[in-house]
Amino acid sequence: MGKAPTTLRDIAKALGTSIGSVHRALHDNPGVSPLTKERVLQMARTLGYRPNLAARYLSSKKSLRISVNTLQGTTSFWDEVRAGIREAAGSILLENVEVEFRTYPRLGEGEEEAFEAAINDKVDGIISFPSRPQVLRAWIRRASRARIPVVCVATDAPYSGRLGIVAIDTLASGSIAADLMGRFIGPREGSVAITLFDMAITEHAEKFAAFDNTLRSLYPNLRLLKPIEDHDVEAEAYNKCRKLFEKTPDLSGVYVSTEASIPVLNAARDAKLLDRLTIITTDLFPDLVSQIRSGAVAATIYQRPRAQGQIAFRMLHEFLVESATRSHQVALTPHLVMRGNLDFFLQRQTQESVKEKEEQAQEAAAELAEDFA
Amino acid sequence: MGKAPTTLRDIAKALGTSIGSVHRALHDNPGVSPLTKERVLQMARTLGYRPNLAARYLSSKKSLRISVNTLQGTTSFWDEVRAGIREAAGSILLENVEVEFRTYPRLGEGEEEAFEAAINDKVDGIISFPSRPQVLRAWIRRASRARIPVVCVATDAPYSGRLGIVAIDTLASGSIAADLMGRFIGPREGSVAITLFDMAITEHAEKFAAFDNTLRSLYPNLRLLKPIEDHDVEAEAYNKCRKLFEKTPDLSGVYVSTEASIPVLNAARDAKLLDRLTIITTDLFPDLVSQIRSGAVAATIYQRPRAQGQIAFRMLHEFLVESATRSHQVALTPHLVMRGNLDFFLQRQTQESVKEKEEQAQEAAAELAEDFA
DNA sequence: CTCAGTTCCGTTAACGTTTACGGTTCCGGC
DNA sequence: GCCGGAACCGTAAACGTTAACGGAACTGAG
Repeated sequence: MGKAPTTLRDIAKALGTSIGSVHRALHDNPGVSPLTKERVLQMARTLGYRPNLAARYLSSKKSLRISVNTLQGTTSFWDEVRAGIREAAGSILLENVEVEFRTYPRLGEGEEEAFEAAINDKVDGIISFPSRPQVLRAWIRRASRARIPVVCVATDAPYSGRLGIVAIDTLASGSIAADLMGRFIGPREGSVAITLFDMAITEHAEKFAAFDNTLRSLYPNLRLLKPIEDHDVEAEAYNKCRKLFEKTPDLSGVYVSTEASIPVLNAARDAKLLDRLTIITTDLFPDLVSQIRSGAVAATIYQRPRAQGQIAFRMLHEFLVESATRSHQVALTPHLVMRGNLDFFLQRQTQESVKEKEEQAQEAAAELAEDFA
Repeated sequence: MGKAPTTLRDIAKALGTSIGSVHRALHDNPGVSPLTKERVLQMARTLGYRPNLAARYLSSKKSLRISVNTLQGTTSFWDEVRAGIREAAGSILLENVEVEFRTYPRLGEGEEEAFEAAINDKVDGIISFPSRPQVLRAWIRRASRARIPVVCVATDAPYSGRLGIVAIDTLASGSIAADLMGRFIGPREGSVAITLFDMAITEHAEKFAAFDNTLRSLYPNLRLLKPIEDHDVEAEAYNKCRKLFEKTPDLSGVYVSTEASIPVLNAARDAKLLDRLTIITTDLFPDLVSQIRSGAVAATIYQRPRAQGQIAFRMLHEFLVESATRSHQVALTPHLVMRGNLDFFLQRQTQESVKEKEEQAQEAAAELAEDFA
């Protein structure tokens, strides 16, 4: 109950010094002797001083600018991530957060340029999808040196000095996919395939390992084949699948851990295997809907792009506003979409996009009014 | 870019009036003529005025007090909800939010007293689990009249004037359970049972309907039996199940939509049916872990108590701090826990409780230091 | 000793809102 | 015409922090 928070003035009074010195000491600004600085820090600690953010914000009204570097959304995944970021940014109470979107058209193309532009623009923070982690590592490091924190979404860039990472938990994804696969296929013998982007990406290697482990320990009747790497090229996915299907007569299931589910489905259809295969995919986009409804896709692992965006933004904002901070490693639980709950997800997506449009309309109206004034 | 937010002073200057009148007009406080009030409101709208919350907080340092009325946690569900609330409250930047917990020992026992106490205590908001919605409705109405917003968690209290509701989406729960049930059981004929608390609770009726619909449309080989109402009494659940098992030889699955999974499992074990039944349960608590690991429980629908707590708190806080507000109906996607991803959930729970303990220790240390000063 | 330069420190005006307190007016009633 | 009381309105002091300014004390060089 009775607790009046300590202020700068309290510390100053307790030490018989001035509020200015206390401020300088706490922010290690120049112009304060080592002795008083030490005493201030000590006293601040014993009094349990915590800065009043409202006052701070009111005084130096710095507006935060953050850059969002992501892939252009042909699929809806990155559109949703961006929507989540916008949403989270909009619900910031201590206003004045500007979000600048820098999107690049294709994987790895324009990625470095976007980063360079953001750094040169001296933004306060960056949210980035490092599609080529090893390439981007140097850039992230450079940003860190310029004291610009970087949060990665969806894919990690390890050993880069990034502030944090928000992604779907690979262990949870891989193992739930394996468990479902085993359950759906049943006790009969067979082999199972998995497609992924590239084993060089940590996340994909981890997903593969989790899938492998779970399948191995729970469903010894199933044999996991060597992974198919599709590098996000549709033709590659299709061709490799066709080849696989031909030489693997006992194939009973495929786990598509990339976004390339459509070419895999086409390959299965063309090989007349569709009704014999249990197919588990990743993400949820328009073309996939009918495939789920028809039963061609048994289940899909939804990676919650919107939640990833929201959390990434919150992480960055929290760090920027109070340097103290929570966990910088968020691993989200994936959602499972099947025929039964498909409508629920679709309905939720549309209702959210409607809400968003309303908000945008409202903002536009506000700006208009502002211009008018 | 170029946009200096409008302030009270701006409005006052534009109208040739004073900052005080503008303030009174915007808060419809007495002491302002209808004419100026109208003009102020109009001008505020055209200038796109949005109050600076930092300044507001700094000025009138009102500390919010909210009451959390929930069931005492023998199971971990409500403990987790409370943890989520604490967590969300701790991450409030504009500090000074006090959370008072009023827990009652059993369903419906002490529930009304807790509500009355909260109202008499003049808290600023209430988060409540209305275990008996029809009883609590009058109390919620009373709170609303006293301008105390109420957010319901887990169970709704319809037509009560509550501010909002956070719960697991019943449609998503019921239908994913049905879809999994159908998939797990396979194409063979059989019947399926469902246990629930009471058909009088909206959520449970809805879950039942969703389960029924999905099962009916996707798995016509399965027949859904009349629901078993257990009223959260273990003996009732056990006995009713035993009876059911005896007179239903073709039973192939049970969906336990309540927390009473253990008595159901015991009944199945005692009837020597455990390995013939596909059992899908709800929530995740210590006693259930071994049952999942052993395969007795095929899957459990996790209701994300922590997330429910967090969101409920955010909803209430957002309303209290800026009256404008987002959606007041949050329906969460349930998570699916199976053998494959069980470890992931367990690990996540323990790591979160560790984090929490660290935070508490830190707070305690801070308070100690304060006392010392 | 004086003067410039340095280092430390105290004071003060912002930031935008709330709130309390004094002023105006204007009214009807004596 | 004066007074009491509304009803309306302007002013100013808070809230805790930041940032800029100016002063004091001390240095060392001339």
